[in-house]
Amino acid sequence: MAWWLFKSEPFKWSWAMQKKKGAAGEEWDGVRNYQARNNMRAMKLGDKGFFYHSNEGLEIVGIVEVCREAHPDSTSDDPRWECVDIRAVCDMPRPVSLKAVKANPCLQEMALVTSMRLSVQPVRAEEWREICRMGGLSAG
DNA sequence: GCCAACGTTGGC
DNA sequence: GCCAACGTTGGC
Repeated sequence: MAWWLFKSEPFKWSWAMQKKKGAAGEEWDGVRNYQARNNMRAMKLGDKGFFYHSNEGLEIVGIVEVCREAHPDSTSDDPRWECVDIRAVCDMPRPVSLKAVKANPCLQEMALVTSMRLSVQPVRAEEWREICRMGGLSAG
């Protein structure tokens, strides 16, 4: 089991929209960055991820899980681009802001801090646990 | 809206 | 294969 973080600008694709898709989930399409794509290729069914609102909000608002492994991105004709499908699992009881992440000494090496522009990021087990704790989720 | 950081492109 | 120009991301 691995953990990830998915960034989305809420006015393009919000947590509310993701939740409306329910258990069926939705393609995480539109990624045109090799590192982000490679992260998606590495994902396995059932892997968990944080859903982060960039640009507006700037906070982790929910938990998602991978419900389909990497496949061609239906929004691209270019076979280089692949994506996974993810579905909403639950809300973050208390959204964890970027500010709070940056202020936490345990999270200084998080990709969210060090690789600001990467839109699909790996999350370490201890980072996952810490953020769940901050967000009011007992079980990661 | 600005702009720094950074990824990508393309000429050489 | 280098690197300058350019485009995009995303925090502020």
